[in-house]
Amino acid sequence: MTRPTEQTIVEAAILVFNEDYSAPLEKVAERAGVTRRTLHRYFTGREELLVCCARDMQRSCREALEQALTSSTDPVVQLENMLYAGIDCGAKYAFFTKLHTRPDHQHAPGQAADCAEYDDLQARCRAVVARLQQEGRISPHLPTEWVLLLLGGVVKTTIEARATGATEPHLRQFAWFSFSKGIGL
Amino acid sequence: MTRPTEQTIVEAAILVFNEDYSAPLEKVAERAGVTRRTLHRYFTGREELLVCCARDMQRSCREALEQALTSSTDPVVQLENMLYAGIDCGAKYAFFTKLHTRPDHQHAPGQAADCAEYDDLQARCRAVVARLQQEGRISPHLPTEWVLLLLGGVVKTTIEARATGATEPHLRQFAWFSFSKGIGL
DNA sequence: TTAATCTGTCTCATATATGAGACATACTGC
DNA sequence: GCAGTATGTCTCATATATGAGACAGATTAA
Repeated sequence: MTRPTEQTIVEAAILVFNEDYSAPLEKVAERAGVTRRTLHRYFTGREELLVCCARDMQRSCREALEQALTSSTDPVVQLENMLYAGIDCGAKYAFFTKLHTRPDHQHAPGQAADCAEYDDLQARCRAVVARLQQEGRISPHLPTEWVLLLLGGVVKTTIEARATGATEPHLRQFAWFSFSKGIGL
Repeated sequence: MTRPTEQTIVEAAILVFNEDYSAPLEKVAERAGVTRRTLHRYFTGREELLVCCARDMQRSCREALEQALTSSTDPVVQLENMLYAGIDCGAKYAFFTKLHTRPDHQHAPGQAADCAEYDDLQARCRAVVARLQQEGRISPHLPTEWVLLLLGGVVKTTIEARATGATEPHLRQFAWFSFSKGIGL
């Protein structure tokens, strides 16, 4: 076992819960190559596991996005790297955004800070897009919100394509081509 | 009650299961404005309900796509209407494709015909894209598969945008703009 | 009105998911 | 080898989800 079991379980949980939010913990254990009993040694129950997943996703996504945002002062480069960051985070990115846009998503006392950080990241991404619009480098007809949603959509599409077994190196190029053209860049 | 209860339940189930595949039937009943006991009067259990959902989605998506494909002989018009068909079907489209691309999706004896029809629809959509590529009207660098996946991704993005409360008439324009540009049209 | 149907509430039985104790085995570093 | 940790199997208790019967009130059609 190269990675500690705890981390293996969290990553399996992210993959499983992203596909099926109410899936039994048995499936998570199965995917992690672990008994459910072992899973319970590390996590009291579903709730705690979900909190750990959220933390893990948050950390991964934050680091990746942070790097993308500081990679350059050119918003086009920033945007391209934001896309790649999402693709690299894979299911973590997809599930992370899903969690924070759930209709029943409420800010629990302990996680208010996490949500604030999510909102902050979201705002910084929006700023990149807004700047591109102000500079007239992307289509002025599209709302900022649409551009951000499309970014997420292309990321998810890329993840989906990767799952169906597509050639990895080209996928990023397809993704950036479709996204950049799709926002009129 | 304008619609029969059975149909109300099926549509609620599609909305709920699309978001959370293993959600308890209680949630479906709740969303349908019905007691779980009432739900059980119409459907023996989860399995039967899912079969009915599949049938309903299949019918809706088939009709919508059929109309899009026969709307014109120009593949560009066909493609645009395919996009709108997906958007109009909403969650039905999203869940329908999700069901048929699940890793554990097996062709049960009674549903082999349904899957065949799905594959047929898929093939006809692919043919439209392939024709556009042969005629050199869209980017030759993108695989047919990517174009189809992107179509689905833009549909889902549009559904998501609609859910967050965006101006409906413009959404279709954004969707078609981003998709058509995104495939180099 | 009467009969038939639809719908909801109560209740219970069963199935499945979840949580945990006890203990054996395997592997680790010392 | 030995102690400590990680992991697995067995077992059981509890919680939740599911399925169904009995029956009452509402609605509808004749």
